[in-house]
Amino acid sequence: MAKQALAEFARPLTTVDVAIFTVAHDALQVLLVQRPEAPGEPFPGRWALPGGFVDVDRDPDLRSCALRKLKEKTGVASPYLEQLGSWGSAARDPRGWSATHAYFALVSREPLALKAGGNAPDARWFAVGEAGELRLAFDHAEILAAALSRLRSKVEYTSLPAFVLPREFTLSELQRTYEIVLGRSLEKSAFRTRVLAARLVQPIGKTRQGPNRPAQMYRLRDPRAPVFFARTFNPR
Amino acid sequence: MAKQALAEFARPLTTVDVAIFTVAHDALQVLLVQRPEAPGEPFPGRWALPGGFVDVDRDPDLRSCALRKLKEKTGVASPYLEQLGSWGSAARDPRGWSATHAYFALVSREPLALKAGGNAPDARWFAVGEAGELRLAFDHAEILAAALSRLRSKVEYTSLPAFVLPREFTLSELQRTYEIVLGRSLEKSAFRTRVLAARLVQPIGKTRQGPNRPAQMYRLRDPRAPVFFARTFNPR
DNA sequence: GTAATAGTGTCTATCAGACACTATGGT
DNA sequence: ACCATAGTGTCTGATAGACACTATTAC
Repeated sequence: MAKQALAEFARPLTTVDVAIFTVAHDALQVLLVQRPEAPGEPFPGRWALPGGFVDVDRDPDLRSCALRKLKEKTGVASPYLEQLGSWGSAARDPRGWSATHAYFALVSREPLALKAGGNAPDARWFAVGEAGELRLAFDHAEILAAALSRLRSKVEYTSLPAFVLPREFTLSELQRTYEIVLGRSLEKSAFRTRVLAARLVQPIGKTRQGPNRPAQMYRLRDPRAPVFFARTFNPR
Repeated sequence: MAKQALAEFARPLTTVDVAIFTVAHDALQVLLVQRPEAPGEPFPGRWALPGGFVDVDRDPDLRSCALRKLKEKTGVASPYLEQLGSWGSAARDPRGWSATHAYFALVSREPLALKAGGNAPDARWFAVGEAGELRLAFDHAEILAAALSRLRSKVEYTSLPAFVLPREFTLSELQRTYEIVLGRSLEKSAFRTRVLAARLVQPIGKTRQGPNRPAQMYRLRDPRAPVFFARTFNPR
């Protein structure tokens, strides 16, 4: 069969890694896991993006593999999940030539309080600032930087931040989320005009009660697909 | 779950494929190669994107592998080359679970006339319309569609079309290239204002002579990096 | 001169930013 | 009444599109 021709090629290791983001405590957070200390394991004890080998028996395709790893760590089944890119080289893993397929995911912090700690005691949320100082395993610092770069640039012209909010939210909460991810403040009036004109959200009947004027609550018009704006926010 | 020994994981096949585009004869063209007819080869005789197995002895990393394949087919050494994404599943290759790292490249048609045919007699340029009707090998139809989609959407807000032109060109030629890739016409005055305001190009002394008024010639200000515009062209 | 393409100017529409203003709840 | 946050209106500036206009070459 074709096996003979194939045998000429040594096969690289194949993994999937996921940069999982949420917004909590007024900061963009990324989920990291600690590498095992077992002998033979590379980067023992270091923090890394959640991920691991593709399991050719369990994973029908790459996206399923990423979803499986996401579910194992967070319990979230249907997040915003986007392919980020792939990193492959002879040098990135001491065990040999390896290629990883990197994804990035946005999850609402709401259902997370339950799982974090319980299911995966080696997993922890880090504010992205802290994570940047950790000397991550493999080339995960580079992958995380690429994920942050992709996220921050897409926030300028898409509805991505809406995916870290619970299903119902106010426009002020949405704006605050944009500001946290962008790292700069936005003008309220322009923000609302833009979001409403793009028909990104639709009002539901309810209002959020608080110590002051109640706010209209909204929901994404299409929770599956992000919206793209024709213009970016202007740089300050 | 406890960490598995490395040997327990069957390794997927690892390949790199490149969608190589240029503009010629008033059309966007993509380079395809014909699959070999040898026994045991999947999709014999079908057209496919140029690509193949990562060679862990020759390729230090994925990008180098893509550049090698590009060079083999076109002779071009320093094109615009961008990672497109990866496709991996149990089903896409009859030889087993496989993952491909897809790139897309933009090359100037100028140095190509030489190589096309000579170096790789199984390689041919197809207008993307024709290519769409070919029933390509593997999932290459899907990959090509993704490359086209990425290219067309980036053309709305980047300087990518400039990379299929020779080093010196006129603004009319640049505009015509945009129009071919976008599939719609653009307004001359707005186009020129936009391109010049973005400082994408710089005039060189020369003019292009012709049967009518000569045109100023330009060169990319930074031939390595694309320029991003803050706004897209408005939809027609 | 004419034909043909290069290149400019003027007007309008759209939308982000700035900023002041009004609205509505709790206390 | 006062505070805090929700939400609106009005003005300005940047830039894309439409379209007419001028400029410069070959013939």
